[in-house]
Amino acid sequence: MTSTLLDVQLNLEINPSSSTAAHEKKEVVFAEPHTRLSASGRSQEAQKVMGPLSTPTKGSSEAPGGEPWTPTSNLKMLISAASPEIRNREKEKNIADETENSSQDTEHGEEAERLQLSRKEKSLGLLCHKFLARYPDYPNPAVNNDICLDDVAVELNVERRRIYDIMNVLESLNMVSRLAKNRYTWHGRAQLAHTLALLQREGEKHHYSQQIQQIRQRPAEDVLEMEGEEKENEDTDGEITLREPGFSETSVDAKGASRKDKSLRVMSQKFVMLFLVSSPRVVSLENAARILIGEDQVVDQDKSKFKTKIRRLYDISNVLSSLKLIKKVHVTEERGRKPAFKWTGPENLSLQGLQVEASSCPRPLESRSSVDNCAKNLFCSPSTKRGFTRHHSLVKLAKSIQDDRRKINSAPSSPVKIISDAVTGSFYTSKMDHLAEICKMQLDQQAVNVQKLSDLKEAAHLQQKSSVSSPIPPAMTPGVEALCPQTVQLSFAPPPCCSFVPVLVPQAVYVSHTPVRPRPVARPLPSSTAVRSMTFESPRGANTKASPASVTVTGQRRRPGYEPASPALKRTCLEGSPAKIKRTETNSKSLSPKLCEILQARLKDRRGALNSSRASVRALHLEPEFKQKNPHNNPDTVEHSMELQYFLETEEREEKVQNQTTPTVQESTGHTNTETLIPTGYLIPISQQSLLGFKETPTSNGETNKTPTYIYRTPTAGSITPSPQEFTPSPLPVHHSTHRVSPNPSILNFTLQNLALIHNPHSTTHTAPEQPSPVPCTHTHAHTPIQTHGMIFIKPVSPLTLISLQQPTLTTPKSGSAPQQCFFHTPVSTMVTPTPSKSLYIPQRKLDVSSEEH
DNA sequence: TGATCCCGCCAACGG
DNA sequence: CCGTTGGCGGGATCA
Repeated sequence: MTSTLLDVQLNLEINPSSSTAAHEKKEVVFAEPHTRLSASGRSQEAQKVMGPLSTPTKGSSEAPGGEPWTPTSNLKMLISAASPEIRNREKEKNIADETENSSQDTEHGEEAERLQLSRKEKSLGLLCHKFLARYPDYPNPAVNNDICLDDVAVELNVERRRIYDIMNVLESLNMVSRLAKNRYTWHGRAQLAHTLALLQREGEKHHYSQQIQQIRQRPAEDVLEMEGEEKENEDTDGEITLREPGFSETSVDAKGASRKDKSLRVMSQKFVMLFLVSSPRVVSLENAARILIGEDQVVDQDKSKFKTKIRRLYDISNVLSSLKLIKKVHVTEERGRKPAFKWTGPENLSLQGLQVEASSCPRPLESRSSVDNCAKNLFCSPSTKRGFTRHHSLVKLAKSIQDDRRKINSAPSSPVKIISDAVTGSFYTSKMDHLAEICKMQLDQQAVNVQKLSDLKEAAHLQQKSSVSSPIPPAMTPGVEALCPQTVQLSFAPPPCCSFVPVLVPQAVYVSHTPVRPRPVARPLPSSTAVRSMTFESPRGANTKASPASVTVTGQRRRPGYEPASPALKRTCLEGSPAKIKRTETNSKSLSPKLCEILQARLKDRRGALNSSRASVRALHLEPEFKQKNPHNNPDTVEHSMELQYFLETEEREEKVQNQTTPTVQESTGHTNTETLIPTGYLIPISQQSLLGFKETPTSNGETNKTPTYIYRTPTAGSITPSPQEFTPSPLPVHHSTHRVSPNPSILNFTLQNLALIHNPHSTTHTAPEQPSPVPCTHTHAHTPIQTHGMIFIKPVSPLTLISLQQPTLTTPKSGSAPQQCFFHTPVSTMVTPTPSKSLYIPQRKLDVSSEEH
């Protein structure tokens, strides 16, 4: 602890010391390429205006992205974290300040210039590049991959609105998933292949290829009409509806369904589908627009609509181009030369692994939390065609899901809240129990899923995934290298689809300094090309055309992945954006045996109940999320849901078995908790991502402790949500004792908050280095690859200090059982997290605690 | 001049 | 009533 505390203090002190210092520190620390990138990007302007970044003023100004660490800033952070409102205020202030400063400092001319840069410089594609640069293609699951929209917007110096556009597209590809309001979790390309495969499948279902063919053959207008007809037909088929879980436009539109149905996400997915099913893999915007319009609405395909659609497609195309999935080309049709895009992404998506995975994986469409989608589908459906709607049970589920989602969403994004609740709440409260159950279930499922997935995919994924194991913080090299213990690999091997990953490699700990993100160096770099420039050029290459933009891009291009250290750094920055970062804590939790036992018992009971009855509603919700599955995407339907349940149940059972077998034990490591820390104000656990792995630390007990270390980072402005997903469960099958279950992030959060913090010797930093050691894998769970012994969380931000907590008792709900990974990123999960509250205190924001629960 | 697509109004949505 | 999301399309910019 002491060390941690010290660290914290140091950080604080340092930060405050001077903006400059802070600044430097930031860079150094984060060193993320991305940061640089962003720096270059956003800074370009800023810099131009301000001059050297170094200037404090500037820093602050720049800060949007990162605020300088100053005492004040710390306060701000805390405050902001406290409430969104405050946060906003702060932002405004900062902005104002910045503007002032900048204006003062720099000349207007420059600003003007900056404005001028415009168009291209402000292009969505470029922005997307910047955004992508900050995250590794294959994020280390262990690390906190949360994305705070506010932070990103600030850092990239763009309006939120723009970020939404990007996120929507990325979400449609499962490259990110929404955790809560303002919060997303970065999945990178880990699930991309899978998602694409699913989309392809969907596209086939919809007969897009046929449509495309027809359209291509006919004159535009005819086409339109035809399309409309076709679409209608399709709709009737019901497939369409099904297809998009989240949205079925058709039906929705008719109703006036929310715009969400017209969502960019849906469009994006459909657009991608078109590429995936068309033989030439080239789709012209016009045709795409026609087809999409057709689907959406047969009627009204007027020009304006068409025009609008085209606009949107440009937006999507820019993002996809940034992802290098497509590149701009021109096709000459009868009518003439038309803008079009060529697919440059992976070609053989075939569901390869998908089939298997499919079950567990999320469907492509549902980018949003599956829950959302589910909910939507279910609810909407009645009017809609979707069949599932009808089932009462489903409806209920959907509702519950929605509720959860709502809560989550609406909830102040900060996870904190949850925590607070948790803290407040008595552990034993029914709610808690519920949570526990849920958690447990989730964990179990996750574990199961993970295993399955891992089995299936592993090979492939392993590569990608970095190995957590690699001691080197930086990256997770794509698995192979790291490899160390298989276990590790497994852990990493994230289910392709699932966002979360189970990770937990003991070894892999990232050292604090490294910011984290491991990046697989190996992975192909997608260098990004400047968006625009890309258009015409081949993606990979050289795009760099000379345009300024391109330059920028280039820089970006290197991106994280490439640069070893940087990536991590960047990430860190992001996550904890400099400003935000506050601290992380690590805690090892040990559950108190008693508590654990109790919990387990309860869990078991519940489970039993659940099994018999079926998963609780929530569980169901979760599932969908977890699984996201559906490869079929048709979310459709009941069947689908049924499957899920089945899955869940099955998994649960399995886990139960396992659990039963394993004694719940846990010894507490004896750490005491200290409430300690949290000097800052509140800590936020870093969610899964943060977790690096579990490490085991041999505890005095003899058993290894698997104390998981959690890292918390302060939320930046409130955005702290724990990300559940990624986390993976380390130990699926945890057998014995400790359960340390790797709780899903939310759980972790809870626990952290509640738990006393105990310092872990290993804590992050230390651990990191250590981890590589195989030890972790140890015994315990043979199965679990990851073992769970301890989870380690890394702080996202280097500056952050980690605090290790030990939970005396982990209340994690399921403690005994498996670790879970949580997929559910959904807030739900968060909610779930139960923490025992006990100690704790952590002042987090005052936020409303309440929300959660109920 | 057509292709692109930035910008930001403003509504939907949820708390 | 407020904050977040995000549809939408005017109109600026680019080629």
